[in-house]
Amino acid sequence: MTAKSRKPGRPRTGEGALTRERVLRTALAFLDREGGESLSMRRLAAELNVDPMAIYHHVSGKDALIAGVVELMFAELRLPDTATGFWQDQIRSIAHAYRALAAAHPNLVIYMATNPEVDTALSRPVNEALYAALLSANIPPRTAFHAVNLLVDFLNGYALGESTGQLADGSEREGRRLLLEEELGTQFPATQEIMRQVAVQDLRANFDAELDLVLAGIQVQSPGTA
Amino acid sequence: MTAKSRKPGRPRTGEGALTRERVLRTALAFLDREGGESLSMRRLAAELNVDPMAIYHHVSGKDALIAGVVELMFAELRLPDTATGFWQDQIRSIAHAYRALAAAHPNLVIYMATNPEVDTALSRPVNEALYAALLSANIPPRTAFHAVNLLVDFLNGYALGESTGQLADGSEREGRRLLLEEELGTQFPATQEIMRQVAVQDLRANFDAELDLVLAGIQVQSPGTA
DNA sequence: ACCTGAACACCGTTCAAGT
DNA sequence: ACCTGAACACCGTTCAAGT
Repeated sequence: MTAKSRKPGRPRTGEGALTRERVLRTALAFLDREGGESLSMRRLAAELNVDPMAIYHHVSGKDALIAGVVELMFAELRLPDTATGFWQDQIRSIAHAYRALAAAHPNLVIYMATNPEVDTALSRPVNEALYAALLSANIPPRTAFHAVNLLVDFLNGYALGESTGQLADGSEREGRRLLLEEELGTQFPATQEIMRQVAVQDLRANFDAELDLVLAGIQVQSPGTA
Repeated sequence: MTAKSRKPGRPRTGEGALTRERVLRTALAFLDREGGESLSMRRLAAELNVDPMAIYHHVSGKDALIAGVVELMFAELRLPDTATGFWQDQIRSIAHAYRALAAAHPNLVIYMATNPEVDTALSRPVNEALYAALLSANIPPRTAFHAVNLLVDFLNGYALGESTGQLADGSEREGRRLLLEEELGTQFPATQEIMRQVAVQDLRANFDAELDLVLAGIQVQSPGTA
Protein backbone atom coordinates (compact mmCIF):
# COMPACT_ATOMS: atom_id res chain seq x y z
CA MET A 1 0.00 0.00 0.00
CA THR A 2 2.55 2.53 1.09
CA ALA A 3 4.52 4.14 -1.68
CA LYS A 4 7.88 2.44 -1.37
CA SER A 5 8.54 3.20 -5.03
CA ARG A 6 12.19 4.18 -4.87
CA LYS A 7 13.95 3.73 -8.15
CA PRO A 8 17.60 4.12 -9.04
CA GLY A 9 18.90 7.20 -10.81
CA ARG A 10 18.10 10.86 -10.51
CA PRO A 11 15.29 12.02 -8.25
CA ARG A 12 11.96 13.10 -9.61
CA THR A 13 12.04 16.87 -9.53
CA GLY A 14 9.94 18.82 -7.06
CA GLU A 15 9.48 18.17 -3.37
CA GLY A 16 11.23 14.83 -3.61
CA ALA A 17 14.56 16.48 -4.30
CA LEU A 18 17.07 15.74 -1.56
CA THR A 19 18.96 18.76 -0.30
CA ARG A 20 21.44 19.23 2.48
CA GLU A 21 18.86 21.55 3.99
CA ARG A 22 16.15 18.90 3.85
CA VAL A 23 18.47 16.25 5.30
CA LEU A 24 19.41 18.46 8.23
CA ARG A 25 15.88 19.66 8.92
CA THR A 26 14.59 16.10 8.96
CA ALA A 27 17.42 15.04 11.26
CA LEU A 28 16.66 17.94 13.60
CA ALA A 29 12.99 17.01 13.76
CA PHE A 30 13.93 13.38 14.34
CA LEU A 31 16.30 14.26 17.16
CA ASP A 32 13.71 16.49 18.81
CA ARG A 33 11.17 13.69 18.57
CA GLU A 34 13.18 10.57 19.36
CA GLY A 35 16.53 11.63 20.76
CA GLY A 36 20.10 10.91 19.85
CA GLU A 37 20.09 7.25 20.84
CA SER A 38 17.55 6.50 18.12
CA LEU A 39 19.14 8.44 15.31
CA SER A 40 20.84 6.38 12.65
CA MET A 41 21.71 7.12 9.05
CA ARG A 42 19.44 4.27 8.03
CA ARG A 43 16.45 5.44 10.06
CA LEU A 44 16.95 8.94 8.76
CA ALA A 45 17.09 7.62 5.21
CA ALA A 46 13.83 5.75 5.77
CA GLU A 47 12.27 8.97 7.03
CA LEU A 48 13.43 10.71 3.87
CA ASN A 49 12.21 7.79 1.76
CA VAL A 50 15.64 7.41 0.28
CA ASP A 51 18.47 4.93 0.14
CA PRO A 52 20.80 5.23 3.18
CA MET A 53 23.70 6.16 0.96
CA ALA A 54 21.90 9.08 -0.64
CA ILE A 55 22.49 11.06 2.55
CA TYR A 56 26.24 10.81 2.13
CA HIS A 57 26.02 12.92 -0.95
CA HIS A 58 24.92 15.90 1.11
CA VAL A 59 26.77 15.26 4.34
CA SER A 60 30.13 13.58 4.79
CA GLY A 61 29.11 11.30 7.63
CA LYS A 62 27.21 11.03 10.88
CA ASP A 63 29.44 13.45 12.77
CA ALA A 64 29.04 16.07 10.08
CA LEU A 65 25.30 15.44 10.10
CA ILE A 66 25.08 16.21 13.79
CA ALA A 67 27.35 19.23 13.44
CA GLY A 68 25.03 20.50 10.73
CA VAL A 69 22.00 19.98 12.92
CA VAL A 70 23.63 21.89 15.77
CA GLU A 71 24.37 24.68 13.34
CA LEU A 72 20.73 24.72 12.32
CA MET A 73 19.69 24.92 15.95
CA PHE A 74 22.03 27.81 16.67
CA ALA A 75 20.51 29.67 13.73
CA GLU A 76 17.32 29.75 15.81
CA LEU A 77 19.06 31.67 18.57
CA ARG A 78 17.48 35.10 18.87
CA LEU A 79 19.85 37.38 20.69
CA PRO A 80 18.48 40.75 21.83
CA ASP A 81 19.58 43.19 19.15
CA THR A 82 19.66 46.43 21.13
CA ALA A 83 22.38 46.86 23.69
CA THR A 84 20.78 49.43 25.96
CA GLY A 85 19.86 49.58 29.62
CA PHE A 86 21.67 48.09 32.58
CA TRP A 87 24.38 45.63 31.67
CA GLN A 88 22.76 43.18 34.07
CA ASP A 89 19.55 43.25 32.07
CA GLN A 90 21.45 42.87 28.83
CA ILE A 91 23.12 39.76 30.14
CA ARG A 92 19.84 38.46 31.49
CA SER A 93 18.23 38.59 28.06
CA ILE A 94 21.20 36.90 26.41
CA ALA A 95 21.13 34.17 29.05
CA HIS A 96 17.38 33.73 28.65
CA ALA A 97 17.76 33.44 24.88
CA TYR A 98 20.38 30.74 25.31
CA ARG A 99 18.30 28.87 27.83
CA ALA A 100 15.22 29.10 25.62
CA LEU A 101 17.16 27.60 22.74
CA ALA A 102 18.31 24.74 24.92
CA ALA A 103 14.81 24.21 26.28
CA ALA A 104 13.41 24.10 22.74
CA HIS A 105 15.77 21.25 21.83
CA PRO A 106 16.57 19.28 24.97
CA ASN A 107 17.87 16.30 23.01
CA LEU A 108 20.43 18.49 21.30
CA VAL A 109 21.86 20.10 24.42
CA ILE A 110 24.42 17.38 24.78
CA TYR A 111 25.80 18.08 21.30
CA MET A 112 25.60 21.82 21.85
CA ALA A 113 27.68 21.62 25.03
CA THR A 114 29.99 18.97 23.65
CA ASN A 115 30.80 19.69 20.03
CA PRO A 116 34.18 21.46 19.82
CA GLU A 117 32.97 23.35 16.77
CA VAL A 118 30.40 25.10 18.93
CA ASP A 119 32.83 27.14 20.92
CA THR A 120 34.92 27.97 17.91
CA ALA A 121 32.27 29.35 15.64
CA LEU A 122 28.65 28.98 16.63
CA SER A 123 28.76 30.51 20.08
CA ARG A 124 30.86 33.48 19.01
CA PRO A 125 27.82 35.74 18.66
CA VAL A 126 26.82 34.83 22.20
CA ASN A 127 30.29 35.63 23.48
CA GLU A 128 30.35 38.87 21.54
CA ALA A 129 27.01 39.98 22.97
CA LEU A 130 28.18 39.18 26.49
CA TYR A 131 31.48 40.99 26.03
CA ALA A 132 29.71 43.99 24.54
CA ALA A 133 27.36 44.22 27.51
CA LEU A 134 30.23 44.09 29.98
CA LEU A 135 32.41 46.55 28.09
CA SER A 136 29.51 48.99 27.82
CA ALA A 137 29.52 49.11 31.62
CA ASN A 138 33.27 49.73 31.78
CA ILE A 139 33.92 46.44 33.46
CA PRO A 140 37.67 45.71 33.38
CA PRO A 141 38.79 43.37 30.58
CA ARG A 142 40.23 40.78 32.92
CA THR A 143 36.99 40.56 34.86
CA ALA A 144 34.98 40.56 31.65
CA PHE A 145 37.02 37.69 30.28
CA HIS A 146 36.48 35.49 33.30
CA ALA A 147 32.88 36.60 33.63
CA VAL A 148 32.03 35.48 30.10
CA ASN A 149 33.75 32.15 30.62
CA LEU A 150 31.80 31.68 33.82
CA LEU A 151 28.53 32.63 32.18
CA VAL A 152 29.07 30.17 29.35
CA ASP A 153 30.03 27.40 31.74
CA PHE A 154 26.99 28.14 33.86
CA LEU A 155 24.68 28.23 30.86
CA ASN A 156 25.98 24.94 29.52
CA GLY A 157 25.95 23.28 32.93
CA TYR A 158 22.43 24.44 33.63
CA ALA A 159 21.14 23.45 30.20
CA LEU A 160 22.70 20.03 30.52
CA GLY A 161 21.21 19.49 33.95
CA GLU A 162 17.81 20.61 32.78
CA SER A 163 17.91 18.43 29.69
CA THR A 164 18.88 15.26 31.55
CA GLY A 165 16.11 15.75 34.05
CA GLN A 166 18.31 16.57 37.00
CA LEU A 167 16.04 19.52 37.58
CA ALA A 168 12.86 17.55 37.78
CA ASP A 169 9.47 19.17 38.07
CA GLY A 170 7.40 19.63 41.18
CA SER A 171 6.12 16.15 41.82
CA GLU A 172 9.44 14.43 41.46
CA ARG A 173 11.10 17.08 43.59
CA GLU A 174 8.57 16.44 46.28
CA GLY A 175 9.37 12.76 46.14
CA ARG A 176 13.03 13.48 46.50
CA ARG A 177 12.34 15.71 49.44
CA LEU A 178 10.48 13.00 51.27
CA LEU A 179 13.27 10.58 50.51
CA LEU A 180 15.70 13.02 52.04
CA GLU A 181 13.72 13.31 55.23
CA GLU A 182 13.27 9.60 55.73
CA GLU A 183 16.44 8.02 54.69
CA LEU A 184 19.20 10.51 54.43
CA GLY A 185 18.61 12.79 57.35
CA THR A 186 21.51 11.51 59.33
CA GLN A 187 23.87 10.95 56.42
CA PHE A 188 23.38 14.36 54.83
CA PRO A 189 22.26 16.74 57.54
CA ALA A 190 23.19 19.99 55.79
CA THR A 191 21.32 18.94 52.66
CA GLN A 192 18.31 18.02 54.73
CA GLU A 193 18.45 21.29 56.61
CA ILE A 194 18.46 23.28 53.38
CA MET A 195 15.69 21.26 51.77
CA ARG A 196 13.53 21.80 54.82
CA GLN A 197 13.89 25.54 54.69
CA VAL A 198 13.68 26.18 50.97
CA ALA A 199 10.29 27.27 49.66
CA VAL A 200 8.65 25.88 46.56
CA GLN A 201 8.96 29.10 44.59
CA ASP A 202 12.71 28.96 45.12
CA LEU A 203 12.80 25.62 43.36
CA ARG A 204 11.09 27.21 40.38
CA ALA A 205 13.09 30.43 40.12
CA ASN A 206 16.34 28.54 40.03
CA PHE A 207 17.77 29.83 36.78
CA ASP A 208 17.29 33.50 37.56
CA ALA A 209 18.55 33.06 41.08
CA GLU A 210 21.73 31.38 39.92
CA LEU A 211 22.21 34.04 37.28
CA ASP A 212 21.74 36.77 39.89
CA LEU A 213 24.54 35.30 41.93
CA VAL A 214 26.84 35.45 38.94
CA LEU A 215 25.83 39.02 38.15
CA ALA A 216 26.40 40.07 41.75
CA GLY A 217 29.84 38.48 41.66
CA ILE A 218 30.77 40.30 38.47
CA GLN A 219 29.62 43.59 39.93
CA VAL A 220 31.67 43.33 43.13
CA GLN A 221 34.77 42.40 41.23
CA SER A 222 34.43 45.42 38.98
CA PRO A 223 35.80 48.48 40.76
CA GLY A 224 34.34 51.79 39.67
CA THR A 225 31.15 50.39 38.21
CA ALA A 226 27.49 51.06 38.94
CA MET B 1 50.65 -17.97 19.28
CA THR B 2 48.50 -15.90 21.56
CA ALA B 3 46.57 -17.77 24.18
CA LYS B 4 43.05 -17.68 22.76
CA SER B 5 42.23 -20.78 24.78
CA ARG B 6 38.71 -19.93 25.91
CA LYS B 7 36.67 -22.99 26.71
CA PRO B 8 33.03 -23.33 27.64
CA GLY B 9 31.96 -23.87 31.22
CA ARG B 10 33.19 -22.48 34.52
CA PRO B 11 36.26 -20.28 34.66
CA ARG B 12 39.60 -21.56 35.85
CA THR B 13 39.96 -20.32 39.40
CA GLY B 14 42.44 -17.59 40.27
CA GLU B 15 43.11 -14.36 38.43
CA GLY B 16 40.98 -15.44 35.48
CA ALA B 17 37.79 -15.19 37.52
CA LEU B 18 35.45 -12.60 36.11
CA THR B 19 34.01 -10.22 38.68
CA ARG B 20 31.80 -7.19 38.39
CA GLU B 21 34.71 -5.30 39.89
CA ARG B 22 37.11 -6.55 37.24
CA VAL B 23 34.64 -5.80 34.45
CA LEU B 24 34.15 -2.25 35.63
CA ARG B 25 37.84 -1.58 36.27
CA THR B 26 38.74 -2.83 32.80
CA ALA B 27 35.99 -0.70 31.26
CA LEU B 28 37.22 2.35 33.18
CA ALA B 29 40.78 1.80 31.97
CA PHE B 30 39.51 1.29 28.44
CA LEU B 31 37.46 4.49 28.51
CA ASP B 32 40.39 6.47 29.88
CA ARG B 33 42.59 5.09 27.13
CA GLU B 34 40.33 5.04 24.08
CA GLY B 35 37.23 7.06 24.87
CA GLY B 36 33.53 6.36 24.75
CA GLU B 37 33.24 6.09 20.98
CA SER B 38 35.47 3.03 20.97
CA LEU B 39 33.89 1.17 23.86
CA SER B 40 31.78 -1.81 22.92
CA MET B 41 30.73 -4.86 24.85
CA ARG B 42 32.61 -6.97 22.33
CA ARG B 43 35.85 -5.03 22.56
CA LEU B 44 35.62 -5.07 26.32
CA ALA B 45 35.08 -8.81 26.24
CA ALA B 46 38.15 -9.23 24.06
CA GLU B 47 40.13 -7.18 26.57
CA LEU B 48 38.93 -9.47 29.33
CA ASN B 49 39.67 -12.53 27.17
CA VAL B 50 36.13 -13.68 27.55
CA ASP B 51 33.05 -14.30 25.47
CA PRO B 52 30.99 -11.10 24.93
CA MET B 53 28.06 -12.60 26.75
CA ALA B 54 30.03 -13.35 29.89
CA ILE B 55 29.87 -9.66 30.77
CA TYR B 56 26.11 -9.74 30.95
CA HIS B 57 26.31 -11.99 33.92
CA HIS B 58 27.87 -9.20 35.98
CA VAL B 59 26.21 -6.17 34.45
CA SER B 60 22.74 -5.94 32.96
CA GLY B 61 23.74 -4.10 29.80
CA LYS B 62 25.83 -1.33 28.34
CA ASP B 63 24.02 1.48 30.16
CA ALA B 64 24.49 -0.27 33.49
CA LEU B 65 28.13 -0.83 32.61
CA ILE B 66 28.71 2.86 32.11
CA ALA B 67 26.75 3.73 35.23
CA GLY B 68 28.97 1.35 37.15
CA VAL B 69 32.10 2.93 35.71
CA VAL B 70 30.90 6.39 36.69
CA GLU B 71 30.27 5.08 40.18
CA LEU B 72 33.82 3.75 40.27
CA MET B 73 35.13 7.11 39.19
CA PHE B 74 33.18 8.97 41.86
CA ALA B 75 34.65 6.64 44.45
CA GLU B 76 37.97 8.27 43.62
CA LEU B 77 36.67 11.67 44.64
CA ARG B 78 38.62 12.89 47.65
CA LEU B 79 36.65 15.57 49.40
CA PRO B 80 38.45 17.57 52.09
CA ASP B 81 37.42 15.97 55.37
CA THR B 82 37.83 18.88 57.74
CA ALA B 83 35.32 21.68 57.55
CA THR B 84 37.36 24.48 59.09
CA GLY B 85 38.56 27.88 57.97
CA PHE B 86 36.82 30.38 55.73
CA TRP B 87 33.81 29.01 53.93
CA GLN B 88 35.35 30.31 50.70
CA ASP B 89 38.38 28.10 51.17
CA GLN B 90 36.22 25.13 52.03
CA ILE B 91 34.33 25.56 48.80
CA ARG B 92 37.56 26.07 46.88
CA SER B 93 38.91 22.71 48.01
CA ILE B 94 35.67 20.94 47.18
CA ALA B 95 35.65 22.54 43.73
CA HIS B 96 39.30 21.63 43.18
CA ALA B 97 38.63 18.03 44.16
CA TYR B 98 35.76 17.86 41.67
CA ARG B 99 37.82 19.40 38.93
CA ALA B 100 40.74 17.08 39.64
CA LEU B 101 38.43 14.09 39.33
CA ALA B 102 37.16 15.34 35.98
CA ALA B 103 40.68 16.08 34.78
CA ALA B 104 41.79 12.57 35.74
CA HIS B 105 39.08 11.07 33.52
CA PRO B 106 38.32 13.48 30.69
CA ASN B 107 36.56 10.81 28.62
CA LEU B 108 34.13 10.17 31.45
CA VAL B 109 33.12 13.76 32.05
CA ILE B 110 30.32 13.51 29.53
CA TYR B 111 28.77 10.61 31.45
CA MET B 112 29.38 12.29 34.78
CA ALA B 113 27.54 15.44 33.70
CA THR B 114 24.88 13.54 31.82
CA ASN B 115 23.88 10.44 33.74
CA PRO B 116 20.69 11.14 35.73
CA GLU B 117 21.87 8.77 38.41
CA VAL B 118 24.76 11.06 39.18
CA ASP B 119 22.71 13.85 40.63
CA THR B 120 20.49 11.51 42.56
CA ALA B 121 23.10 9.53 44.40
CA LEU B 122 26.73 9.98 43.46
CA SER B 123 27.02 13.73 43.78
CA ARG B 124 25.18 13.89 47.09
CA PRO B 125 28.41 13.96 49.11
CA VAL B 126 29.56 16.90 47.00
CA ASN B 127 26.30 18.71 47.60
CA GLU B 128 26.44 17.92 51.29
CA ALA B 129 29.96 19.28 51.63
CA LEU B 130 28.99 22.46 49.81
CA TYR B 131 25.87 22.93 51.91
CA ALA B 132 27.81 22.30 55.10
CA ALA B 133 30.39 24.93 54.16
CA LEU B 134 27.70 27.51 53.45
CA LEU B 135 25.67 26.74 56.56
CA SER B 136 28.78 26.96 58.72
CA ALA B 137 29.05 30.58 57.58
CA ASN B 138 25.44 31.31 58.40
CA ILE B 139 24.56 31.92 54.79
CA PRO B 140 20.77 32.00 54.41
CA PRO B 141 19.22 28.72 53.23
CA ARG B 142 17.67 30.25 50.11
CA THR B 143 21.01 31.69 49.04
CA ALA B 144 22.79 28.46 49.93
CA PHE B 145 20.34 26.46 47.83
CA HIS B 146 20.87 28.55 44.72
CA ALA B 147 24.59 28.84 45.39
CA VAL B 148 25.05 25.08 45.44
CA ASN B 149 23.04 24.68 42.25
CA LEU B 150 25.16 27.35 40.62
CA LEU B 151 28.38 25.78 41.82
CA VAL B 152 27.37 22.38 40.47
CA ASP B 153 26.32 23.85 37.12
CA PHE B 154 29.58 25.76 36.90
CA LEU B 155 31.65 22.72 37.80
CA ASN B 156 29.92 20.56 35.22
CA GLY B 157 30.02 23.23 32.54
CA TYR B 158 33.70 23.89 33.16
CA ALA B 159 34.61 20.22 33.25
CA LEU B 160 32.73 19.59 30.03
CA GLY B 161 34.40 22.50 28.30
CA GLU B 162 37.81 21.40 29.49
CA SER B 163 37.26 17.80 28.45
CA THR B 164 36.11 18.65 24.93
CA GLY B 165 39.09 20.88 24.39
CA GLN B 166 37.19 24.13 24.33
CA LEU B 167 39.77 25.42 26.77
CA ALA B 168 42.75 24.62 24.65
CA ASP B 169 46.29 25.09 25.83
CA GLY B 170 48.62 27.94 25.10
CA SER B 171 49.60 27.33 21.52
CA GLU B 172 46.10 26.75 20.27
CA ARG B 173 44.88 29.79 22.16
CA GLU B 174 47.52 31.85 20.50
CA GLY B 175 46.36 30.61 17.12
CA ARG B 176 42.81 31.57 17.93
CA ARG B 177 43.97 34.98 19.04
CA LEU B 178 45.65 35.64 15.75
CA LEU B 179 42.59 34.44 13.91
CA LEU B 180 40.55 36.90 15.89
CA GLU B 181 42.80 39.80 15.00
CA GLU B 182 42.89 39.04 11.32
CA GLU B 183 39.51 37.87 10.38
CA LEU B 184 36.98 38.72 13.02
CA GLY B 185 38.03 42.15 14.17
CA THR B 186 35.15 43.89 12.50
CA GLN B 187 32.56 41.22 13.10
CA PHE B 188 33.27 40.75 16.79
CA PRO B 189 34.82 43.95 18.09
CA ALA B 190 34.11 43.43 21.78
CA THR B 191 35.64 39.95 21.68
CA GLN B 192 38.68 41.30 19.92
CA GLU B 193 39.03 44.13 22.40
CA ILE B 194 38.97 41.73 25.33
CA MET B 195 41.40 39.28 23.75
CA ARG B 196 43.83 42.09 23.09
CA GLN B 197 43.83 43.18 26.70
CA VAL B 198 43.83 39.88 28.50
CA ALA B 199 47.21 38.63 29.70
CA VAL B 200 48.46 35.09 29.31
CA GLN B 201 48.34 34.30 33.00
CA ASP B 202 44.64 35.14 32.97
CA LEU B 203 44.08 32.43 30.39
CA ARG B 204 45.72 29.95 32.74
CA ALA B 205 44.05 30.94 36.00
CA ASN B 206 40.61 30.59 34.49
CA PHE B 207 39.11 28.08 36.87
CA ASP B 208 40.00 29.93 40.04
CA ALA B 209 38.98 33.27 38.57
CA GLU B 210 35.56 31.94 37.60
CA LEU B 211 35.17 30.35 41.00
CA ASP B 212 36.13 33.64 42.70
CA LEU B 213 33.33 35.38 40.83
CA VAL B 214 30.85 32.84 42.13
CA LEU B 215 32.16 33.13 45.68
CA ALA B 216 31.97 36.93 45.53
CA GLY B 217 28.39 36.68 44.32
CA ILE B 218 27.43 34.37 47.15
CA GLN B 219 29.01 36.66 49.68
CA VAL B 220 27.19 39.81 48.54
CA GLN B 221 23.88 38.05 48.52
CA SER B 222 24.35 36.84 52.07
CA PRO B 223 23.45 39.65 54.47
CA GLY B 224 25.18 39.54 57.83
CA THR B 225 28.08 37.38 56.76
CA ALA B 226 31.83 37.94 56.88
C1' DA C 1 26.69 -20.60 38.86
C1' DC C 2 29.12 -18.99 35.27
C1' DC C 3 30.63 -19.02 30.64
C1' DT C 4 30.07 -20.12 25.50
C1' DG C 5 28.28 -19.80 20.71
C1' DA C 6 25.10 -19.19 17.39
C1' DA C 7 21.67 -16.17 15.92
C1' DC C 8 18.84 -11.77 15.31
C1' DA C 9 18.20 -7.32 14.22
C1' DC C 10 20.57 -3.77 13.77
C1' DC C 11 24.76 -0.19 12.79
C1' DG C 12 28.23 3.38 9.61
C1' DT C 13 30.53 3.47 5.51
C1' DT C 14 33.06 1.91 0.89
C1' DC C 15 32.61 0.93 -3.67
C1' DA C 16 30.70 -0.15 -8.04
C1' DA C 17 27.06 0.44 -10.47
C1' DG C 18 22.74 2.65 -12.53
C1' DT C 19 20.22 6.84 -15.01
C1' DA D 1 25.11 14.87 -10.66
C1' DC D 2 22.59 12.26 -7.76
C1' DC D 3 20.75 8.06 -6.19
C1' DT D 4 20.80 2.81 -5.57
C1' DG D 5 22.24 -1.79 -3.84
C1' DA D 6 25.21 -5.07 -2.40
C1' DA D 7 28.81 -5.86 0.66
C1' DC D 8 32.07 -5.31 4.79
C1' DA D 9 33.10 -5.00 9.30
C1' DC D 10 31.09 -4.04 12.95
C1' DC D 11 27.22 -3.37 16.97
C1' DG D 12 23.92 -4.86 21.63
C1' DT D 13 21.34 -8.45 23.22
C1' DT D 14 18.31 -13.06 23.47
C1' DC D 15 18.31 -17.71 24.01
C1' DA D 16 19.75 -22.35 24.28
C1' DA D 17 23.23 -24.83 25.38
C1' DG D 18 27.62 -26.54 27.80
C1' DT D 19 30.37 -27.79 32.41
